[in-house]
Amino acid sequence: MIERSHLAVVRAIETQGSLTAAANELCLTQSAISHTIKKLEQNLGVEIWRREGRSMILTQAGQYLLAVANRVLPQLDYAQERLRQYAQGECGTLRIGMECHPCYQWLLKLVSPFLAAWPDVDVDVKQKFQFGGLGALFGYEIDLLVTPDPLHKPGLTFEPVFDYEQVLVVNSEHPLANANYVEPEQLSTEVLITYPVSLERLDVYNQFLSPAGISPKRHKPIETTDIMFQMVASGRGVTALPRWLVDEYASKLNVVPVRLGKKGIHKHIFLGIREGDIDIDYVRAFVEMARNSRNVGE
Amino acid sequence: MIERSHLAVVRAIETQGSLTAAANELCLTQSAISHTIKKLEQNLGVEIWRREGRSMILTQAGQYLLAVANRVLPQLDYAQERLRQYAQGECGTLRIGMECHPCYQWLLKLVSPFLAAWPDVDVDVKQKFQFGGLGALFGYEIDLLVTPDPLHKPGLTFEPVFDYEQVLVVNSEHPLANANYVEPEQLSTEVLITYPVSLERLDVYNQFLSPAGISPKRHKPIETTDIMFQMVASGRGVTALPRWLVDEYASKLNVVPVRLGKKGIHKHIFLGIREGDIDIDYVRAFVEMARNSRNVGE
DNA sequence: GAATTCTATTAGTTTTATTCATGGTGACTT
DNA sequence: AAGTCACCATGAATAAAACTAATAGAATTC
Repeated sequence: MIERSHLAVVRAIETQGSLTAAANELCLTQSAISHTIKKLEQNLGVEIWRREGRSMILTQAGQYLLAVANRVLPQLDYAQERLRQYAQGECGTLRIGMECHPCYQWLLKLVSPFLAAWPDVDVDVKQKFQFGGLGALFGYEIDLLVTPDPLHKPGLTFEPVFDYEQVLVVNSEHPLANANYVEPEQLSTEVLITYPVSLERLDVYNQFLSPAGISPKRHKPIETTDIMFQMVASGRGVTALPRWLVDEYASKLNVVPVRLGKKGIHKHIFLGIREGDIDIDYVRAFVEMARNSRNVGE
Repeated sequence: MIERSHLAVVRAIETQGSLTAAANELCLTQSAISHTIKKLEQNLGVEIWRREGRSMILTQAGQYLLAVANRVLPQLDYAQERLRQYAQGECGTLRIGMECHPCYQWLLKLVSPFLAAWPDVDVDVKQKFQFGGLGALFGYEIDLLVTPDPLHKPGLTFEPVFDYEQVLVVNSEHPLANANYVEPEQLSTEVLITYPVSLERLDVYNQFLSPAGISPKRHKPIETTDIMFQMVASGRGVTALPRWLVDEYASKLNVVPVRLGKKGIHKHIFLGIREGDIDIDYVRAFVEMARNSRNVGE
């Protein structure tokens, strides 16, 4: 078997020019090197060096082996460096799961400074999970979960990262546009646009419509936030989204936010991670950055 | 340090699916593998596998290490196979040095059957040597020397491989074209084309012109045999080359051979090798093939 | 030709790798 | 729910290897 040490010895002897010097480079004795190469030649059954006087000269086979060493050793060195980086949490892929559709916009703002700060860490965002967000976190499908539902289970920790108010979004010419707040009944004649997820995961239902026993005139699922805003702006319906998101779009489109109920719907977004991962530098850094972005929310 | 064995273990665990099976593949006990990987993870400071139930699942770092293994191990395996072939004399590079320019044509005829018979042996032909052909042979720059000058020295053996007559080559309309032989004086009015080497290495000088104290009208060095023939055919001069070579070109070009002197110049070509190399199968095979090609010469 | 600077070798030591025996754990069976 | 199976982890013991120290021999230098 050709071992890494053999390659290192071949290279060292060639660059240093002698067994003794090579031994010194490798922090071994001359004797050790001598034994090693003798055994290597015996195992391979081929002479690697010709002993010429008191110097070692590579044979053809030896020159080939040197070429292998010069090719392979850097690969192993690099691999080791990469793994060291993994160990230090300097490199890897942070897989982020999203259980909160509109948070995507918020996440994007976080990702670019993160990528800049951690050039060797990749970011991957997933939105669909076979066994729910928590299952994905437990099953190592993702490393980080963005969710409004912090289900505290052993092995997981949740960190509040930002709060926002979920508001109704209506066209600026809409009758409700100037209302201080909207009551559930007022939506019974509206087309309600939402993300295509089950109703119980939609706050506008579980915290507003459902308790009052009200349904909208029609329910229209739309995939993307941009299109939802376009639909609202063109008077095709109303939707419920974070206030800060509406504020951003308000400058470009005819949309206005209206409070849902007298007190409004207030949401808290959490970042969930596995407890073991808190030691990984870039994970902690991401959570830190997320926590510092709280002000974006309110 | 990442050792070959570590890479082998990573790969085996992944392909076999379990420590036990991997241990079996590597002819070790499960315990050995367990200890090995534990030490590996400790040394690297990073988890390579997550222990999930009773199976081992690669972490991100582990997946990277697997990729390294799949890339590096084949390189080592191949290197080992190559060296095994070196050991058996099945593979290598036969580096042939030429001290006889026109012999190149003869060599080419020999090389193709040799390459066919020894598919793992490469052939390299060198024509320039820092310390002469013998120096190159001694200094392991080449493994085989094609030369007309067999300087018998200890450690080298020379084998006569073919004989030929060096003849003058003239255009078929040339006044000498029909002569039985040519005298040195008759070249004093000719343009003599030769390979670009020192005069003492040219037979037409050291065995024909120089002894008679004659110089040609002009001396024109040309690198390649083909062009030399073209020049002669177009009446730009005469040259001296092996008779068998002239015979070959005679069918395509207007060139004819004329004996140099009454008795002609007879050459003997030898193959020189280091005595130690006679045991290498493919070297012996090459010498054998060369010896059997004698008939080409006369 | 003495001093120096190499490599090779032998014997002894230390370190490392491997095994054996055993315990623990999750997964499947009945 | 208990039993069985298949798997991994561990500690102590053992086998194997890598390494060192000491030394001899050979080539080179002065």
